[in-house]
Amino acid sequence: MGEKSERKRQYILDKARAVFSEKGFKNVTMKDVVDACDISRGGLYLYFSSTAELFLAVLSQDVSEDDEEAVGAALSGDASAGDMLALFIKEQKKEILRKKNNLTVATYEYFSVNKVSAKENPLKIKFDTSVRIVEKLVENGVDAGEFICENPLGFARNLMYVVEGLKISSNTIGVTEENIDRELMYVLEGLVPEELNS
Amino acid sequence: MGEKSERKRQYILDKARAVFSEKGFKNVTMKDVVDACDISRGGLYLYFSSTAELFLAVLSQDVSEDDEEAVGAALSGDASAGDMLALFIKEQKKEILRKKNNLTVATYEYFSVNKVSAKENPLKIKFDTSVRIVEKLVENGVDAGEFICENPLGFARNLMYVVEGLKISSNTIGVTEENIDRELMYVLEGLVPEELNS
Amino acid sequence: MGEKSERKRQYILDKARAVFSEKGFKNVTMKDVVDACDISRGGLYLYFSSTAELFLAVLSQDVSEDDEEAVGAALSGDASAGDMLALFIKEQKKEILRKKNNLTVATYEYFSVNKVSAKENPLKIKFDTSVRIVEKLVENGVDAGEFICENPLGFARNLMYVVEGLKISSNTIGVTEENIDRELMYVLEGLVPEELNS
Amino acid sequence: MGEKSERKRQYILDKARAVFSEKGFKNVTMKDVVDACDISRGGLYLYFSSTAELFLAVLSQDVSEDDEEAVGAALSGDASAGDMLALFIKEQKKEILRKKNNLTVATYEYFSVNKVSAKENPLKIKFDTSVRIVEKLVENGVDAGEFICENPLGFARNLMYVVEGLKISSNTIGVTEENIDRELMYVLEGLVPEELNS
DNA sequence: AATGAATGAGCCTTCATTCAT
DNA sequence: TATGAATGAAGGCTCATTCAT
Repeated sequence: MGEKSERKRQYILDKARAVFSEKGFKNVTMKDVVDACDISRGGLYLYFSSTAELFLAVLSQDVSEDDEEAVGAALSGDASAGDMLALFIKEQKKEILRKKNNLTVATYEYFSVNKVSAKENPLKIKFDTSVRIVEKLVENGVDAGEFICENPLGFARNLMYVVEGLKISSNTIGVTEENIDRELMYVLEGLVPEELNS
Repeated sequence: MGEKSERKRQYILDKARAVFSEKGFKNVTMKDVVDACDISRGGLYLYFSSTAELFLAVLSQDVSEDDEEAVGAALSGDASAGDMLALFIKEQKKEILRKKNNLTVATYEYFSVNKVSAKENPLKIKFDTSVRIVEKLVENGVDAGEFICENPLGFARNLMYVVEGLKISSNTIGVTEENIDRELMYVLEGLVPEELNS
Repeated sequence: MGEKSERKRQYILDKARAVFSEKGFKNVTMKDVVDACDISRGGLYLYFSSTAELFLAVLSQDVSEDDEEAVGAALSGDASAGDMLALFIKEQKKEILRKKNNLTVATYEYFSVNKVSAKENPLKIKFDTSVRIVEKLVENGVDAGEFICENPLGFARNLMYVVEGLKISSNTIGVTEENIDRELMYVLEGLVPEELNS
Repeated sequence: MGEKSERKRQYILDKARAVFSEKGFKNVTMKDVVDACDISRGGLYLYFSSTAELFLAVLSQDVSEDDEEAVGAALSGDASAGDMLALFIKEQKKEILRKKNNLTVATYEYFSVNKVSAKENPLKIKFDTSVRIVEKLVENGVDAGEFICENPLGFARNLMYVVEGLKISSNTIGVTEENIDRELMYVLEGLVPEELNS
């Protein structure tokens, strides 16, 4: 029955993700998840024994999916560096705007209370991965004559901190799609004298 | 007794700020505040009837103080634009690194769950104020020949989103003082071909 | 209001004693006590935060009362050793037979799980005290020519172990008043060739 | 399959005995037994449907085994009454001191809450059996001129109540082997003017 | 016979909130 | 104003018991 129970575990994770997305981390109770899953209290405890355990399980799934996507995008070597960077940024934009299943707030809440070592902090791992991808893309673009950039790493970090700023702002003070476009465009203008379309 | 009760209200706010700083928003109970203030439960309710009310009161005070400081700094016209910008950035850096009385986490927690209209969102008000200050300083600097900048508003927004990114990162993935300096420096380099010291 | 709350504490202890007497220790829940006291759940927690804490409070009261009684009985020097021993044994008999407020089982349950050092074990303290009282009474009786006994300490210990055996038997296999009389008489016959009435 | 299932029933009883010995009665859950037996929850319920049923089954086995041993010892007519009594007492001492598979606490817990008729109370049956054995041995000893005793039944009851007192004390206030020897010796001295070694 | 996932009742504990003083 | 005892709702967790397979 391992298969069946694996399916249920996945079912719970999916429902829980929606709950965390809606309520953040601290506001979520086991009862919330029980209600969302429409199972019994005891039933949930068979699979997860705390909201923290549940959240980390949701998150770890999230991170691996994201990594695969990101790496996949970055490795598709048949496109120009500019196109790939545009694609990468499109993904970031999508995530900033995402309403459903957006774990940003829950994640920030969780990791601002539960400190983990940098090596194991999935938020940091994801951030650093993104920085490296952008850096690499820019270097490729410079090599290909598409971009002009003296400090690809600095550029990449600047871009990703702006993305972080936009993400949190999106969940607190609110940002429109136009806001995001304008900000990302502003950063990208640093790469070339001419314009670049996202 | 208005004066006396005003003093007590202020006393409660000061104690509560420390509590929110330490525990975020959701984890704070009225009992925590009661204990911190060493007053009675009923006594606290005479002044504030929920942690949300308390938090907003703490925050509004925070925002107005910050505004005053910021505006004060920006208006002290006896310094060069560059010096003033350096001062402003120093303040931001201090806030990013602040351990004591740091309401960042509590604030994000609160406003990501409790949506308020943009007009009344103190986080948004503060962000917009900061953007305007930076924009003005840069314009002044350009006028005075200190800076070169074609888009002061864009620059200001970019700077403030990076600051937001650094703030949240400081509470989640951790940033060192060197990280902050490097990022802010990267942004400021956009203002001039030469270097500028924070 | 310390006085009032002290009265309530006492009220809870009295009700709790009845509950422990009826159900032993492990079978008692905080809810049982809440129901017996007809107060709110939270209300009980203001005074005691676990059944163990409650039980120890009940017990400590019990022990000090018992000690006073016992010491009082033993010190009333205006009676003969025989009369005093008879009185002491009457007390033991009363305790063995006691239905209401009988903490024997709860006490055995508690201390068979929660080991405490001999020095602090009220059961042991009580046992040893009783042994010493009996020993002293017998010595006095021997001196006064009332009893014949070569080993007062051995006699005292034998008596008290029989009492212990009767106590536990009373709560498990059941003993009648006749059983008790017969057993105690058997022990006492060791003191004198003639009979002695309880 | 009756044989096979009988073997499994026995297996469960053996494991359960260890659990009751370790945790008493009330603290034992069906889950504890399931874990100890390494069988399924449902599987256990096929054999026993509550901890009470399980406990009584463990106990009845215990009692019958004990009885057989005891009766066996008492009937082995090839030894002197003194030797047999010494053997019997050695067994009691072993049980008082036994750490593993000691059901004393669980038994007292169970029967102090769950009252059963005297006829069916295994504790009472066991006690009475022991009394009768001792009585018989003493009578034999008196007949053989080994002992002097005017009241063999009184002696037997006294001995067994002391044993009960020692058993409960062993689990609550603690007794050393020396304590036990001394007490039993004190009782036995009543049988003869000379000493008798256990 | 045997399994183990699932249920739901029950107890534990904490807190926001009220109210008599 | 101020106190703090008291309440009861809410959520956490465990376990006996059932049942489809």
